[in-house]
Amino acid sequence: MSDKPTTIKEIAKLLDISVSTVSRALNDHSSIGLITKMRVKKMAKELNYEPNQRAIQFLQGKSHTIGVILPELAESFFSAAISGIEDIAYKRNYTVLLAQSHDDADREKLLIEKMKMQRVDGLLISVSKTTNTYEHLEAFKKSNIPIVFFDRIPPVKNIHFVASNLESGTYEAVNFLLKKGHRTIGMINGPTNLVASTERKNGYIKAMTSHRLKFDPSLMLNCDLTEAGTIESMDNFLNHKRKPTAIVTFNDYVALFAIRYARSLNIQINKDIDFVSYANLPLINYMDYTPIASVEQFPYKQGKKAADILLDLINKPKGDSEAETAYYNVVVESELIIGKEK
Amino acid sequence: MSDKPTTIKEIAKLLDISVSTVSRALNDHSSIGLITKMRVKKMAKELNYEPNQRAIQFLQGKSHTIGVILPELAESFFSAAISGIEDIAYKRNYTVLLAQSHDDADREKLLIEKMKMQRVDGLLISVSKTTNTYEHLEAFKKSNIPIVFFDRIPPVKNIHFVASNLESGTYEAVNFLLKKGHRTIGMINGPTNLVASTERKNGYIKAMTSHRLKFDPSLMLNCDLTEAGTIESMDNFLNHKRKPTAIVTFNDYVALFAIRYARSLNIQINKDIDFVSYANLPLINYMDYTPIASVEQFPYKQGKKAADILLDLINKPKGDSEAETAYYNVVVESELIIGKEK
DNA sequence: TAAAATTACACAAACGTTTGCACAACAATC
DNA sequence: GATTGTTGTGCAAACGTTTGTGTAATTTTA
Repeated sequence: MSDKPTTIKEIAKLLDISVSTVSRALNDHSSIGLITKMRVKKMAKELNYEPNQRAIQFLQGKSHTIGVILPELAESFFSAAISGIEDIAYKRNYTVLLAQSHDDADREKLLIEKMKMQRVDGLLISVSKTTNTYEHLEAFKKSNIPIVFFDRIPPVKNIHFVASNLESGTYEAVNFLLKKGHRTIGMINGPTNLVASTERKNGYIKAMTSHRLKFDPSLMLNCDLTEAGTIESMDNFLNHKRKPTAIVTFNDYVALFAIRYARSLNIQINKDIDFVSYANLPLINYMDYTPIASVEQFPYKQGKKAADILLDLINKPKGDSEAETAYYNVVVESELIIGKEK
Repeated sequence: MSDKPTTIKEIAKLLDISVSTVSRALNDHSSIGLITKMRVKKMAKELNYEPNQRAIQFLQGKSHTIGVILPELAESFFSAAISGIEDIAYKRNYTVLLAQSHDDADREKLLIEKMKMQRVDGLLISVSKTTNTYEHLEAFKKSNIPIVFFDRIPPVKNIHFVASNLESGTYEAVNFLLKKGHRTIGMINGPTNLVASTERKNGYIKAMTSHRLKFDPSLMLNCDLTEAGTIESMDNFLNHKRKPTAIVTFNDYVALFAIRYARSLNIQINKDIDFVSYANLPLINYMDYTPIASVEQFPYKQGKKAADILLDLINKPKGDSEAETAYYNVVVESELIIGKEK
């Protein structure tokens, strides 16, 4: 008896009325008599009736589901983001279909196909690092399923996206250091091919020039973000003719490598050299030697925003030619968080 | 033209054959002639035909989807777990429907309802901290949808679950300290109402008695896991008549609070006092003053295991009365990871 | 050469639900 | 007392796909 779920048909048969009446009764349709409604609802409760969403979704051609493809769920940036995405989806009564690409372009391509076959109502994606062709994304757009890009934005025209602006965060960070009196500020930046590196660089330069200081390229090093690379950069700075009194690092890992190495050389952290980093990891707030400030990217907030946009796109009245040609390009400003000094 | 997805019907009409022939041709059914197959496949490719999975799932009464309900996606333990779950689901060609309860029993209940209505083929859940009634879980079992519990196991009979055994990990940890020569080992444990606290306690006692040492209850403190609580525990230990030479802490946060406090008192970490903790957070490997060893719970591995079990349950041949009454109670052994000394 | 077997396709039902339309019964209006 | 309006219900189609069964046309077998 607890085998197959109850259907509307069974209720109809038991009450000797038609399925359409049952359906309307359950949906409180105005054309159904009060007595019938009561009878139907009572029977439905007795049989533990639960509408088969798959059937409804199929019938209506809407899955009420959004697909989410992220590179790596275990990465704290993305796990915070998916948390925000799920919260919005839940609130707006949508369901989340989740998958990870592991930064593998082929797997990503497959997942996108799969999402299309699953008939998701919309797609939210942070593209993999290795993705370098974009036809499948273009093809997806033709399917008329809205797609919102998130954090990692492909170089494609006419797309919706949400990303953080690291330029402003970096600007603030460097500005903060300048106000503290620093004049020689080093930056351990990422590889030149990352957009993120360029944004940081621009923020740095902007802050310097706004203080009428000229940009010294030898104080901005491109690092491969490994521990060895970080140590190399640090050595470079420490032997520099203009030894930096403050250093901005690409991310928390680099900051940790740099700080650890500096401490091994008996350099006083945030005394001999001030450190500023980007807040990628939650634990940094708990550690002994941390940067004096960090740039927060609000992944949770970004996730929420991206999901909200996607759901707006899904539910926008169509034929709205104005909205049809407009693209959401939302930039979530990053923000400098100044840690409590210890 | 790029509006609605292509259907099998359109292909049939265009080629002037029946839908059943098209369906069978696409599925390489033996009763379809080679020429027809070719014609159908060519046309399908031209029209970018993609089977409507929702329709198929509905027809077959299988969603090929598993529901996953976790307390908090942003928590690293769970985000590592969901990563493992998704990897297995992907490999076995299932889809993951994700939701988080935020440790809210009511939301959890709603989500379970929703998953049932979505007709997931199976459910994987780590119950919320606030869940204290279990009728909805019992009710779910009656729906004949397999359910596997994960990490946080409700006190219900006859269920499948995967959890880590912290007893063995703690045993190893204490054993490790004993072998290093420690005889006075303190433990900052969690609140007594947590199963996790009991497991740790048992492991501790087991290790002590196996070395013919008697258990001194005053060396095991129950802490509320806050920084203040940790400091209180530390004060207790430092003023103890038997001052511990080694301390095991409930989790990484407690370890960090304890280590930070100890350092503020000029205690040499892992020299005056050895610390051992549990590996909840990825960053711990990067820090300067970390425990000399930690107990790893392998959340990624646990997630994989749980998903594998769930999919086995879903796909097990039914009528198998033997398998029907057997319950998976899988314990993933935790393991002591000894850090590189610095 | 007639019967049997094979090949290649079409027809129609089914899955669970919603919804436009038809229609009966009854009440209200003129 | 015929007409219109209202209320409550049933019929049937539709969504896209799979699959059991029926059946021509063709080939093989005896």
